[in-house]
Amino acid sequence: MSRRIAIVEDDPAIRANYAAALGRYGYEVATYGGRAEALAAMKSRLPDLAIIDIGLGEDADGGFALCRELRALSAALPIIFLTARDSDFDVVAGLRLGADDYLTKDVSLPHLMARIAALFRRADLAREPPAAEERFERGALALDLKRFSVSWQGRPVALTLTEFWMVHALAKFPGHVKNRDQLMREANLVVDDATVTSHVKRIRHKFLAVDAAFDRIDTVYGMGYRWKA
Amino acid sequence: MSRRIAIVEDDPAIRANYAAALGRYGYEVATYGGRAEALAAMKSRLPDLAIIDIGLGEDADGGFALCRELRALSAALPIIFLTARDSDFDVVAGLRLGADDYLTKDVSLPHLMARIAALFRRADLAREPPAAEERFERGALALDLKRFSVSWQGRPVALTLTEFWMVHALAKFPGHVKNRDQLMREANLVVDDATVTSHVKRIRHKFLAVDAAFDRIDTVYGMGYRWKA
DNA sequence: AGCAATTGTGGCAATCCTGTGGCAGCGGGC
DNA sequence: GCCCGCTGCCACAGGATTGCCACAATTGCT
Repeated sequence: MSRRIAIVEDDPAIRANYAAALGRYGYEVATYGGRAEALAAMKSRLPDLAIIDIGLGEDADGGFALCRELRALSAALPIIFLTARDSDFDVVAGLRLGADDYLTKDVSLPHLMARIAALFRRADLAREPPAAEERFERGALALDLKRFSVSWQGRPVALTLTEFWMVHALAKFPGHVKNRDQLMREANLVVDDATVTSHVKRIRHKFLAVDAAFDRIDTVYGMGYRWKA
Repeated sequence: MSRRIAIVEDDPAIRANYAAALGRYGYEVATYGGRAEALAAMKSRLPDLAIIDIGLGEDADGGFALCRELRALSAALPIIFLTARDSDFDVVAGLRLGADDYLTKDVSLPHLMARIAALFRRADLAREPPAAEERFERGALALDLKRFSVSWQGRPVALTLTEFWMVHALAKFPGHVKNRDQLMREANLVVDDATVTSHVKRIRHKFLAVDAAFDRIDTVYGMGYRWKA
């Protein structure tokens, strides 16, 4: 699965530039022109890495503020500051806020790519090794991790991507209780607890449509959910 | 527990300089003058972070070689290159070898410290939380912390979260008396003493429903409760 | 035995949690 | 533009859980 990199930069030309460059290196790219826009988008789906222009718009501290906000969303999200300024003061301040790297805009493309790769390497150490498998069965449940398709008792269940990852997270360890935060993380979400409840509701609903006796998702009061073994 | 930082640098003056500076920032420091010396020492005890001067001695590539060797020792060890040179070529090569950062020697002390702190923050994300015991047996009692399930003599006992943590707290140290405050703390509660009594009542009741002869929870008058060994 | 302190019991009300239906925003496709 | 699916979130209702109380029973002590 390709990495998604978010670029936050107000100058459309520079933005397009970086987007194209990153694209050539095989990354998926999402670009945002401003802080609010970027924050809103990342709240619903975190990228794998964020590159932030520090002098967003007129607001001299827009980048810093965004960094703080993103850090609140995820402690693990790798963040790179990109800036015209490079006084020591700014670097130290940026890193203090939780950025992982701080580069000036005159950085060469190979250099930038090396920094990105180094960050991914480091970030991956914290991630559990992605299951190399592409198929996955638990009793009557079958998941295809390549096509994101699901079937129950041989019959297909049309799940959305979010639902798919939640089912995956639950079914990977049958019997283990997953709380709402864990489910969010495994589905790459940063949302309200209630939203997880909603997703589970929809998941149950879809499985029930296929099998009226479906009851594999247990609710553990006060804790979360569990895929019944 | 203080962090240990290893410095590999052939110039004794610079070495002492950095060592003193890092010491002032509260780090433990180990200094090495050469590649062989450093490698041998780190093989027996890994530091928490390594700072390597890239132009070790006359050997222009000494630093690079050491980086590769250290990376073989540990994929997780944070490595910072410190160098006089700073051509893009070197930076890219250094990062490719697995270094996490690449700084020139004219970097200010606060800047260097911010980089070090940022690396530690990132590296800490990968540290495994001490493998929490996930299963747990005491005679006829079995607790599964991942499943939030409890069984007595093989039969499941349906406990609520609060009850679960209290049983856990009691059974973890059979024979030891836990007072009501301790039990509250272990169940993350801030309540009245009488409430603990209520919970114990309910716990006993639920175990009795499964085994009419259950009597493993002793009351120690004036002290608290104890899981009978 | 008498007494004070402590614990057990039944029960109730407040609180917390979850399931449900629905709605609005967003983005993608036509 | 329009429609449609996905998503996040909210309000509400029903149910589970929990904190606490009054009162009974037990304990430790004299």
